[in-house]
Amino acid sequence: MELRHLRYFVAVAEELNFGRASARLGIAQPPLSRQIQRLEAELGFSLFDRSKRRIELTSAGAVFLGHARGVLENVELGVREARRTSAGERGRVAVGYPSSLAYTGLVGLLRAFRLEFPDVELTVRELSMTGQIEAIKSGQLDVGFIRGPLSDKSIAVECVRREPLVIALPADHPLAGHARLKLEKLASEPFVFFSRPRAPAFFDLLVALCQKAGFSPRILQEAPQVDILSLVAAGFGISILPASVREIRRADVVFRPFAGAPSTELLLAWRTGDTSPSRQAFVNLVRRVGVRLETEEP
Amino acid sequence: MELRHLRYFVAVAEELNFGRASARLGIAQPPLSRQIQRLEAELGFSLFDRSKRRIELTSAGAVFLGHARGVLENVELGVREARRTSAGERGRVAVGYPSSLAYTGLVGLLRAFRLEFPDVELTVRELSMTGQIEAIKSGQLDVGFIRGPLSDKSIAVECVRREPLVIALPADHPLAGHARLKLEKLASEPFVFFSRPRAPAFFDLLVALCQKAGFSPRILQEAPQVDILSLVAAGFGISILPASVREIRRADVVFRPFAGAPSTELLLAWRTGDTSPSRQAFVNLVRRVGVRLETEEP
DNA sequence: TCCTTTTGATACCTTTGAGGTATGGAGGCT
DNA sequence: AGCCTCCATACCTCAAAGGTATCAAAAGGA
Repeated sequence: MELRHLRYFVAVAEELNFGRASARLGIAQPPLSRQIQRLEAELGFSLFDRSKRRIELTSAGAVFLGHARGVLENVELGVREARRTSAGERGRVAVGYPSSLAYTGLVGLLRAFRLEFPDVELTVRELSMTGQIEAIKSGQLDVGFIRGPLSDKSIAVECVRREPLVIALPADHPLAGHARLKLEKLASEPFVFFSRPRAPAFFDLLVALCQKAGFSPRILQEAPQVDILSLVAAGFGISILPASVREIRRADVVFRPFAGAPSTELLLAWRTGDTSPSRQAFVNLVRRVGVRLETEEP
Repeated sequence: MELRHLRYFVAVAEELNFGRASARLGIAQPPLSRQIQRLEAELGFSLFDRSKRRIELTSAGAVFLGHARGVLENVELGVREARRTSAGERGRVAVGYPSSLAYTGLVGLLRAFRLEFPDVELTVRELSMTGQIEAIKSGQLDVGFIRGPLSDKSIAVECVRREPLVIALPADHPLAGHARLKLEKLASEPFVFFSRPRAPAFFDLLVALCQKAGFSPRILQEAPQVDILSLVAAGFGISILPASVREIRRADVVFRPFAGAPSTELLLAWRTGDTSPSRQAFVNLVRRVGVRLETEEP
């Protein structure tokens, strides 16, 4: 038995006339008669009572009709649902982000995704770079925003934003008056960095910058959170951060670009070979709308 | 799309291996690959992720798998249910019977039917011959037990029992002593009959019998119910009844066979052209087990 | 690294069966 | 009675399902 037989049977049962049914199905009448006969032969009982001029459903036919309709509807439904899933309109995406991103485009991004894919279950988790990478590898996370270079074959990345680095220093710092700074001038300053285990690549990038400027940074504090700024404000040291932290407007900290305008990449990362349409939809959305700061105009 | 595609898809999804799936389906591997490809092409999205050695379901494929399984199960279920209906194992049968039959094989018959077709809703109604014929014609009744000849093209009949007629007379009647009676001897007796409108054919049969015996019966009472026997016992008259009324054992009434041993037919009647399998099953059962008196051995 | 094994895809052929046309035959209406 | 309607049958054509042989790529082992 094939779906064709069910489609034909439903048509005949509804028209109660082979001629009209065949017209509705877009085939000739004899093939339709044959298919119904074949179906009846396979089932082993009659679906129609042909003794009278006007054919009638047998009671078994009436029972079968209900099921046949249900089956055909279910096929339709299945195709639609699978298609939606395939288009990424269903499913779930777990997004990881570093605390620094909470102040930038993430909120707008999530809002846009919700709007476009209301049936996708969207979960977000604040995680360090390292934590995100682990979570992506283990499948707990579908996409993550990570900073700096990454070379891991099991993780695919795409740069979604390139932003300059800035120097953060207390508002009352002697050098705060300068509009631009040279890193070399800061050689003797104490530094406050993200703790290395949480974001090794970024940490190493900063160290490399200092090396290039001719010194090894005196790292006084490796802060675990974004409250690096508080430490800077409190005078524990200065820091080098992505420009987006400017969004966090504090009177006691100033940000200054510095010579060479080094920049860092914000990467969108996911498991290589992950074919989840929802994940792909998320990546596509990020590609399309980008990750903009809240204060930027689209 | 055909059921074949769903069957193949489910097999591949369960085996996650085209070779094993094709073996399970009893076809070669290349046709299976092609059918799955064709299905995917028709759907417009992939069901399997073939990038790795071991194929995997895509998320859309997983969604579709659930529906495909459901559809296939539903087809199976539909066939089974329709087959049961066709075999008369489902549905309903309304059986009519005359009051006289309540004392004979009806109870056993209904019990046997219940046992064999537990899912058929069985309803019984006590009706006169006339009432049954009307109810059968109007579709309120599926089968009925009626007595005597019937010639009505819209009703099909089958004789299920032939029984002799007996004369019922009060135990204290002068002629009660005779083992056999001649109807002629009763010419002057008052008679108690079923009322004609309720069973015209049977009534006329009795009158014809009397005519043949050379007299017109003096009908004193046309009783509406089986309590004819009570009237007979009370001395209102004598009666002619089917032998099965002997089942109603009363000390105040005796039954005597009479000359010529005339008999009456118990007919099973149904609407001509009624193809209801439940009705047919009932008729078949009656044919098989017959309508026996409770006291008869099968 | 290279070879083997496994497994899915491709190419090409065979055969089944679905659909088309022409026609027969039976029930129902005038 | 005769026609009309409508389903079934006979026969043909062709699309497509299934088969065989083979290739290509990925995983695993020496």
